[in-house]
Amino acid sequence: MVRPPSDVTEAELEIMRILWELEDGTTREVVDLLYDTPSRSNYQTVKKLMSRLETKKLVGRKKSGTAHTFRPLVQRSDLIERRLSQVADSLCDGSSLPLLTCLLQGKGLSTKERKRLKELFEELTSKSKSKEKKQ
Amino acid sequence: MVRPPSDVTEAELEIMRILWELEDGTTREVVDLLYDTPSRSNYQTVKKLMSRLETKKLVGRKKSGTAHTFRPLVQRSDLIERRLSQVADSLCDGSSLPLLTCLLQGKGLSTKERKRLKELFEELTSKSKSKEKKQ
DNA sequence: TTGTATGTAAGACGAAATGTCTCACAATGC
DNA sequence: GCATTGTGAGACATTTCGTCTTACATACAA
Repeated sequence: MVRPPSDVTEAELEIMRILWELEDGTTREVVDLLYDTPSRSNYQTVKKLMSRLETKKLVGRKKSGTAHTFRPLVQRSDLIERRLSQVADSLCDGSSLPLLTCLLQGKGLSTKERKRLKELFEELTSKSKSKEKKQ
Repeated sequence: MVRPPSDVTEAELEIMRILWELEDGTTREVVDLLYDTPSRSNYQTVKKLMSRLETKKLVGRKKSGTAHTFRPLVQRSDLIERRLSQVADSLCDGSSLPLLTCLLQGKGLSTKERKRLKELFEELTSKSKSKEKKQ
């Protein structure tokens, strides 16, 4: 049994967060946002992390002059989805219903969020109803 | 920056699954369920994992004669909750609403599950409403 | 009492993950 | 020419994690 690599590590995620914000960016831009006083080795570190993200197909690379520009290939929601299905797989035989009940029962939601959720719910039920009619 | 240890590893989880099933059990019982032909070193492996689970306060230990009996200190739902809030923290600034929308929009749910979920939601909203009245 | 089996504790071990940094080299611009 | 800044490749230390070894205690049958 081997330890499975995490899809995205925390350091990698920090870079993703910046790229999501910027839409795309060079290593230089990311480094400058990430460190107060960027050094040569900081730069190398970020570059390595970008490379690893590329290997994982989480960012894409494009040459722009001498430097390279990176852009996210997955969105935040994609990663959320990925992680949620990992949780479902390892703790609920793949079903996501237990996750939902857990989230609904938990105290993590504000009243405002509950309201928003109710709207979302209505939306989905009406959508599935209209779908039923069509069929 | 250091790599954070995962709350429960896959091997540890296998043991948790067995203990949840048994409610409690000795190392021997767990080993016998986990391996077809348990060996001395298998036993040691499981014992080590049990110890680590104890350190993480995920199982409790009680001497029963010469051997020790272990029982889960957390339920499956506790671990689900824990993982979900990790996801929320690392990808959604701690909010769990994005997780919910992701799960609701995803294709992971059958029509039957959707119905069940709606009931659950109604139940919870009516409960929180009656709570509001009381206050 | 002498094995034999089975329990315990403590910790060594190797493979892999991960964040960091070094090295060598190419291109750019003054 | 040379300082700056980009690149790729890979070394490195630390930690995790699953596994296994060693040493010792206890129960029990022969």
